[in-house]
Amino acid sequence: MKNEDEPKDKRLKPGDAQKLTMAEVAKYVGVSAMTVSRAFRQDASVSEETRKRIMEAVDALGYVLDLSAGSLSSRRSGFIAALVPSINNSNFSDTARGMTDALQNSGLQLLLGYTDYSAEKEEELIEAMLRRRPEGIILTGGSHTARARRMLAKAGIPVVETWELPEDPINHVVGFSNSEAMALLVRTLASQGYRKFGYIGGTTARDTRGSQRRSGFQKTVEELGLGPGRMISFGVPPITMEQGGQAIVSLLERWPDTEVVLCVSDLSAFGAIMECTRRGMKVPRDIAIAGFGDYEISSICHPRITTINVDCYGIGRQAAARLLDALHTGEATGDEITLTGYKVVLRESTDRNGVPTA
Amino acid sequence: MKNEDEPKDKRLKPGDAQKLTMAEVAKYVGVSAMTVSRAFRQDASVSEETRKRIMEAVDALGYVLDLSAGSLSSRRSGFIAALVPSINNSNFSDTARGMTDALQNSGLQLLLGYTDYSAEKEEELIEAMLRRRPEGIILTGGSHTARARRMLAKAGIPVVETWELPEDPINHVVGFSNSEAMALLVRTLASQGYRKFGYIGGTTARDTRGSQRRSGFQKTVEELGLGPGRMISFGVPPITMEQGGQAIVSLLERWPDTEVVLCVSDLSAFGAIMECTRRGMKVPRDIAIAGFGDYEISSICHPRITTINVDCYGIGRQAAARLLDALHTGEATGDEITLTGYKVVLRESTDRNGVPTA
DNA sequence: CCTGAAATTGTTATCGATATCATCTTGCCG
DNA sequence: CGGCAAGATGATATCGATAACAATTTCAGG
Repeated sequence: MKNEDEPKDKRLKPGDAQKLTMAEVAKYVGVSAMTVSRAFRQDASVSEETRKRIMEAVDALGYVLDLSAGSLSSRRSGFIAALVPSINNSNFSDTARGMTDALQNSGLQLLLGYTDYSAEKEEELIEAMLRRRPEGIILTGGSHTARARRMLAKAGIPVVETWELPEDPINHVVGFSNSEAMALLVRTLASQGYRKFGYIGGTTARDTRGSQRRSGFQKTVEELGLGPGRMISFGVPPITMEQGGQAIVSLLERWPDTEVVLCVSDLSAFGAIMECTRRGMKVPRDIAIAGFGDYEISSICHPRITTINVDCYGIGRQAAARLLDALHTGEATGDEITLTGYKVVLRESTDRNGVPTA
Repeated sequence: MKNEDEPKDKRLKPGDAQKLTMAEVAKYVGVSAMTVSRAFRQDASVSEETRKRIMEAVDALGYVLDLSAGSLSSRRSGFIAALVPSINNSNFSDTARGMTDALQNSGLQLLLGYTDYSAEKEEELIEAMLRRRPEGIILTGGSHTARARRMLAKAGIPVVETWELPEDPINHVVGFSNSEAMALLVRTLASQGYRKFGYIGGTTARDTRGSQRRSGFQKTVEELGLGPGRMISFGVPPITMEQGGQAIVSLLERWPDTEVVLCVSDLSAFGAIMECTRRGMKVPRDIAIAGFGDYEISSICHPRITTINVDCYGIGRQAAARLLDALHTGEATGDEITLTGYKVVLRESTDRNGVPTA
């Protein structure tokens, strides 16, 4: 569908209107380019009258500031990078929202990337981001490739790691202990009389938060003298709802007398519950199931799912706030650790009195 | 926790290592900066030997390319912008994944922004993106503010609108008719004998895809002589699972004899089903419910949800492909419309024979 | 051994804004 | 009315890479 012979083509050629530069706006208004540049900034000293005239011209001509030129000259890119494992996960998108909100009036934009739970992909993304010279960077977790660490160190910008408490933090940390959180859930359920604990999670170590939850489970079950936990590993993290369903089948085949199953996330817990329901088992009457993360689904589905509520939004907001602190104080603040909250949310899926049947 | 008096502070000051420039790498290797620049690109003619030496130096020194300088000089920013309504929505994140995959070896990066279903926020984001001079832009839907349209026209870059078939397309379109898709679902269910149709959706016109689905429903119900549809509007789009639950309660209060309810999305359908279950109604025995979007949850939950499956991933992949076409052919291709597929997926939630009870 | 094309490398100007410093107004106070 | 600080504006150099063209080297073929 080419039509090179149609001259009145309304489509834009490269550089059709694009060419417009600050100098041209300046000429149009009758001031210097520098004054136009100043008019675009809050603090700069330009008389209100001049700024108004400039902005009218900008509007009339349809000029759009060119940040790639600006950031080269000012050595400020005006954005911070944030890497999350997945965009399609309400926990992380809440975190992203927290970051965006915290950056609201800072003049900084958030650039999101997703790593797919892969340290290699994270490394690639870190490099891609650093090439655009972010003023700071927020990562999820504390597990990075050696090269990624080297690049970050060289970059000379503040780094915030989130959602975990890394053993060897790069800089700032905003998070909580996934292992402790899971331990709390185990102890809470044990105190309600549950004794035979099962666990469902992904197979590999890709998802470090998942592994931490798993080890928190394992450790606590043993501490309480409830023997080794009944662990099922299924699928590559992050495990899906469907895999949660498959996992509980294997688990119950192997240990039919299991009383309660903890899942690495609410999504797998939901899959497990649905699969049980489909097979004629009642949750929690025949088996209790709990998740992690307090996703929307857990308070809606039937039965409602017991879980750990994490302050996802707060993690994002505080991570961004830490970064802003670091930038304002000339990046001389300490490498602090900000602990964020979590709490057990007990719901129907582990209710010892069962749930009113539908 | 300041410690300005601790000189051996390992933390980085601004410009600690950052300073490294291409010229320094060049000096280190004993070539010109231009040669270093060439070494970073695939096509450029640099002897293998020189490139190797340069890359070793880059590694040793920890140099990271500066794209903000590069793109100013080359007038190519190396990224395309994509705006989606929400990142926490598996439909759109599948679309984003499709885009990322399609851009794989193009040398272009994807920059995501989310508009929160708001045209004003979209306008802001478009401006923020254009300031960084993307080489193309992908939007969701065809509803934009006048200023957004003006800015896009001026920008002189290819634009792809997705997920709908706008009446007044800017440039390329990759999508399908939401209205037709919903109509198909209505006809399919009507052919199974359903007669009394209800509909649940959000209130305002913010979500244009939602409104299109609604009007497709309305039109078709009337065409089939099934009277005016029983419409419940509840909550600001995108409506949540919980709102789906609240909506079905109002709907059944008002029209207790409703046989089947179509929802603007699977999420509200799920909420509606759970609420019914909780109130002792069986789906589909007492009432049938269907959704839209074929989210993971719909094939997992109990009962499984009848829905419309949309080729989300394909929308993203093709949108990016269209953009690449336009860029390669010197943006002289026609403003084409690429239709993407959808299909009805019949599941338990509308099964006329009921569903095996748990 | 010479010639010309291809391959490799270097030089210089430039992209479009902003930092920095200089200049020019304005207005207030003694 | 002089003087000076604060405010507004302008001129110029510069950020760090790449485009464009020039220069040099390499090498095949006669």
